Amino acid sequence: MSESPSVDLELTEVNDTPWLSREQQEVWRSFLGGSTVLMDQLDRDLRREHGLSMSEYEILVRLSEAPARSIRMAELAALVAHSRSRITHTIARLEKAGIVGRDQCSTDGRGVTATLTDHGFAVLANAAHTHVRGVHTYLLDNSTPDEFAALGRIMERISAQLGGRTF
Amino acid sequence: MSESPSVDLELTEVNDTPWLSREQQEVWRSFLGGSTVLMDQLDRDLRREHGLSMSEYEILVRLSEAPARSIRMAELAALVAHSRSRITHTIARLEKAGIVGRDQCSTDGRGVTATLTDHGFAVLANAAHTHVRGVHTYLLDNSTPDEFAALGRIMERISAQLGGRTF
DNA sequence: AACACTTGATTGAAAGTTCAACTAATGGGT
DNA sequence: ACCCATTAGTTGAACTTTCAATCAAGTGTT
Repeated sequence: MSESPSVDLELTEVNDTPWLSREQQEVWRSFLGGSTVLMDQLDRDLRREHGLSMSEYEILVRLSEAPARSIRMAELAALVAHSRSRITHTIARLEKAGIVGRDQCSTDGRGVTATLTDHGFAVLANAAHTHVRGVHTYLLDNSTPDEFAALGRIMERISAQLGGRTF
Repeated sequence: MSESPSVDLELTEVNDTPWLSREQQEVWRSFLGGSTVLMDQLDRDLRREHGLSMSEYEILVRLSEAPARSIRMAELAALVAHSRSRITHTIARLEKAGIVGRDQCSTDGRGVTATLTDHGFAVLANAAHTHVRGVHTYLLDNSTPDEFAALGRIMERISAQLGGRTF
């Protein structure tokens, strides 16, 4: 080790790994930091004003859009990219809060559907204001239309590449 | 409620909240899904091959770049946007694994510095290959240079707007 | 010097997430 | 009809993160 207080891990080519250029690295770090603070801020706003986490909110949005406001557990898990176990626990909490209900699926004896209650819908309708305002002021107001569209294309491709994995 | 199976929460203007257009909503959902699967995949790769989480990895990178490979707890917390408490717990775990050391700060009796050990540096040097490969194949290969630059600008502005908040 | 006030960091409990093991129902294939 | 593999969902323990409380050391005021 001797006299290398900070080996330049990020700029050198080692083995067969193509490293990141300085510019690429800066963008990547901005993404890491920016998406973290963005999601944290949206989460905090939602919690403070409505007692909902960002992931709970996403679940409610999906339920609100589904026919009969109901979705089966596995499908819900896939939609929001959570594990089945996580969905089970989360829905259990939301059920205890009277925000969703649980029903046995009629066509599949194993299936369970989560349903948004009227109360849950009301909670969501309020929370949506906070959320959308946040998306505007934190993301949209920080993007030109072109940049925003580019963001969409990148993320679209990433989802297509990585989206359908199991846990 | 009567006959509204799925009120159009996302397209209508309610109260004084400017809603999202269909296109904006699609981009936002792509971002939500895309950044989730991206971070999950990078995290999974790192765990599988090196037993490190993405946030642990970020901490090690920061330490590796710092003079004497040491950073004080609060500064480290700010750099990676974690709470102090979280940093304390995480560093405790990494210390138990022999990856970082903890030292009393010489200039401030309250201060504690975390230091990357030689072993920790070796772990990081290996993990970096996995991480950088992931950033290439999941993000860079899914972006044109222009799109990637746009991503950087957006995230840069978001960090500037939200970056300096406390917990 | 004594006071309050702020800051740095830790602690332990509560809340949330992951992981592996498990139960139960379905869908073939024979 | 019977197996066997697969799929849906749950469970509980281990782990991680959050939250509020705490302690110790620095700063500033009078």
